[in-house]
Amino acid sequence: MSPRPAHIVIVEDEPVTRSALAGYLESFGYRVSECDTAEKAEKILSLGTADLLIADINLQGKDGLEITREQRARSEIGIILLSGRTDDVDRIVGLELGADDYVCKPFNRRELLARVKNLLRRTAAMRALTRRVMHFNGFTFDIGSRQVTSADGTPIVLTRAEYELLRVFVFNPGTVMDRDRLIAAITHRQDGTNTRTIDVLVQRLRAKLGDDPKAPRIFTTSHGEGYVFTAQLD
Amino acid sequence: MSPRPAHIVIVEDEPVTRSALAGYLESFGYRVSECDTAEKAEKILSLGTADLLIADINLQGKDGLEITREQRARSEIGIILLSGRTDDVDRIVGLELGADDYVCKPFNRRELLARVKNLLRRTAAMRALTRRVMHFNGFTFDIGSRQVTSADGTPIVLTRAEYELLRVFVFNPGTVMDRDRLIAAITHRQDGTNTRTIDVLVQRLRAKLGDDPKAPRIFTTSHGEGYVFTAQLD
DNA sequence: CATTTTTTGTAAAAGATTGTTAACAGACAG
DNA sequence: CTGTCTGTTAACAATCTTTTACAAAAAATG
Repeated sequence: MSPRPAHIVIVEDEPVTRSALAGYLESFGYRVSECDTAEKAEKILSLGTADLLIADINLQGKDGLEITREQRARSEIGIILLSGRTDDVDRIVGLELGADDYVCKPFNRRELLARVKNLLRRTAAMRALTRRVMHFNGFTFDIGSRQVTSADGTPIVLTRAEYELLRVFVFNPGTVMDRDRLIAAITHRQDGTNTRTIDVLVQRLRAKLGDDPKAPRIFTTSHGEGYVFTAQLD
Repeated sequence: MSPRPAHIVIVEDEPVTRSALAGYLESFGYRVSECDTAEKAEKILSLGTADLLIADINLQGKDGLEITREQRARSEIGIILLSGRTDDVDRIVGLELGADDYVCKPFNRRELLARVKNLLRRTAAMRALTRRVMHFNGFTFDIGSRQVTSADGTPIVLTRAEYELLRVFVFNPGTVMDRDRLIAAITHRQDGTNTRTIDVLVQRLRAKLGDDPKAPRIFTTSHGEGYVFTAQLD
């Protein structure tokens, strides 16, 4: 009755703390992604598969509070902040930005696990109910219900692979996505799938959305690199 | 915020702390019930109207931890524990019993407010999923009495397996459910039942609910993975 | 600039998965 | 005991994913 293992992203620049925490959570069956910078974390979060983010508040460059603000603006992912200091101001700001929890280092890992469990229980329901609708070039894409509607209201039926591909593109506008990454995002097989599958799927999406590869408006080919989603998102 | 104000129950035997907190939360538009014992709190909680419980961990008689255990067993209400001591053991036990948060006294009320807000946001979605009667795409599904009614009031009769399957789907909206998981949820046999049974049952549910597999709105096939409940729940 | 090489677009076929119907065995009620 | 209903399996048609092949386009080379 319970869904697949939850995906937890950890952003922490201190390697020891990070890998210890990751290993601990993995031993409880969670799927964990480790990052040392906000930028790397955002790359993973942009795929939209993560359920929970554990972020150090003190990072080089973009810090945990900034990540919190940005993520909360566009998703309902659970957020737990880690901090070296017991600073009231930091804590309150973090919580008011929408972080669900704030844990001070050194933290008890059993406590953190309990918080992770409780928060995942809460966000599971929300993830399922919140409905995210994106608009681009006149099309409406309801990510939860997997439905695409064209400008005149005509429903466009996508297959599973087409849906997954469009989903990844929509979450990564303006970014060149290489075929290996796209393959990883859409296939459910473990054996290596031919990268040309992507070309075929892009072609089918182009056909269904009326995009011409010679004058692309939605899916632009980046010769030798991959494809870019160049539609006008709003 | 929400149409009606959220209902918060406070259990705290120290009158000053209690009324200060209650007043503060009321000033932000919440409906607050004050209690000084677990018994009085339970009387209010049993009405099922409360959204959030703030409980002192040290109470005369039944304490905050016991209340947590009992409430968590029968509801998905949000729980924040208050404690006078910074005791690791108390905190971990509280969180593992299912409390969503643990705040030490003296607490900053602005921080507590942020936690209250965040938690209410999380529990709102969950309450929707724990209702006895669910509505989707015009259908009414009474989980207790196993009855489904279509938009025009026509009753739809489901067999046992169909009911069990629909129940699993409704509780896991937007999640791809593989056939093994679905089989486990509906069959009571030990031996491996053919997973194709799921396909037949999904097809029968589709027929009864008027869903077209070529343009699915309720049960969407995820090729190679399973099925997803993509109806619009409300 | 012409030619070669690499990469991409497209179509079609192969392989795998799902939709649908029908049939059967066991449970259940009368 | 009989007939109906339900869960399950099996078979075949339909659809989807992936591979393959070749034409077209882009980049690299001389």
